[in-house]
Amino acid sequence: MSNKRSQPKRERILDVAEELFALHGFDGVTLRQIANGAAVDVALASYHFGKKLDLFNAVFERRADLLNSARLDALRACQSSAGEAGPEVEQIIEAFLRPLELAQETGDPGWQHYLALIAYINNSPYWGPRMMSKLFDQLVEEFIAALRKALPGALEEDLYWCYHNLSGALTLTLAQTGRIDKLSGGKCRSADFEAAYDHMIPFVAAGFREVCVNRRNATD
Amino acid sequence: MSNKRSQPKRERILDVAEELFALHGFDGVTLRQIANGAAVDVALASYHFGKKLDLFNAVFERRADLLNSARLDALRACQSSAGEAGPEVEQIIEAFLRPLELAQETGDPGWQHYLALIAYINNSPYWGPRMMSKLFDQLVEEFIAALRKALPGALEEDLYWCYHNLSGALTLTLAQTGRIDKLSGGKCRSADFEAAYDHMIPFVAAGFREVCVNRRNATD
DNA sequence: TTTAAATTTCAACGCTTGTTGAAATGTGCG
DNA sequence: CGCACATTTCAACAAGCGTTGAAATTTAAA
Repeated sequence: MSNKRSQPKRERILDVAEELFALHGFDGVTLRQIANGAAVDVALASYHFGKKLDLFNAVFERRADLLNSARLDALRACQSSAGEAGPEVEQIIEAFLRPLELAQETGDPGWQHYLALIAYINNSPYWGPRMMSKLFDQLVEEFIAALRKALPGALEEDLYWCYHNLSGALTLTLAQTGRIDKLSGGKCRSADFEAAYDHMIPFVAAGFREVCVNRRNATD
Repeated sequence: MSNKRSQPKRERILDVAEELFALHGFDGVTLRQIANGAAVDVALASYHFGKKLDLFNAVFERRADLLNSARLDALRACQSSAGEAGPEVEQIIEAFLRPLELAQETGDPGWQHYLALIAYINNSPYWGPRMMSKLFDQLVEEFIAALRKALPGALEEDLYWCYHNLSGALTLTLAQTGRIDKLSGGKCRSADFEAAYDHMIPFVAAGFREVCVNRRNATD
């Protein structure tokens, strides 16, 4: 089938494509730039993946299952350790975000490029509708179900808008634009995912509670 | 200098460029697509704006001052109506977000495309550092100063991470990807900025207070 | 109406794009 | 080795790209 020496070049194409697509988007990268970065002939990308769009999809598929499994495992784990009532909001958000640190943990810089690429498609009016549902809908619905249970009586509308706010904050974090580094004068660093999540978890949890619980009960 | 009949074609180029750049990004749009959409010859874009990148910049400059003025006026207004202690967090966030509804108010669909374009560059690792500071740094620092005053004792680090979360939630809203429409089964609509801000303001305000005040005082 | 300037179109340029078929090279098995 | 097959390179294609100089047209003032 596939021999051992051939894999490195195929993988290198995916690595470079991942990084360049994350930085410049689908149309901002040429197959020749990718081939050049991987020290490989242009035609090799077509041989392994077909059209440019197929290569784009292959980049996503390579890590999709691993990422979704890590996040789902984290959710299951906090559900198990919680009692009958289910986990608290903070624990659910934590399970949603912390596995994304595997980018740092594994030491594979490709993970960071991959997450930046997800940020790119999630924020794109063109790619978002075409790719996000297929990749993440199932996982997201599980997390929202857990949040629904942790916030009894919450309106569906409130629940989804809050998730939208969480998704936006996360997306900008994954995009790694370095804007917060400059704004804060170096006090915050875009690359420090741990610090980002340390602040995002209580921020988002408080937002969920305010919108889904406190504000609604106040008018009862 | 510039006559009256020439403006329509120049403006139409900007309108179409604004819409297509917001949807597909800088590299995903060709000058011929823009010219075609504006029912104009390709060379006319070069005549009016120069290089493709100059046209890109012209799209931003057209509405930048108007947008920044509207948001700054809103901040000044809530500062005036507040007392010596300054406005509350909610009022500041409100002043930051509500002027963005002028997209709907003016009935000009170009505003929505413009805001989607800002979302595109803010989330882009390539364009973000090149364009965001020039366009928004001054305004953002004013709002953060107001928030600093409304959250006495807040750590600078906390303040900027919270602003980062706000910026992310806003960016995904402006991007108009329609993802929340599908996820919520139609209960939430991306195009409904008013609903988005109605949920974002209490969400973000609660997040700021939790991270900058409650959590820090708990360990004192 | 004449005239000069601004606007718009036309036609083409040199270059890059994604893609492909055929040739060359490498690999593992008998 | 010799053979089959996977991999990689080479060379080239048609199409589309941004850009430009010159011609045609429209506009505004004299």
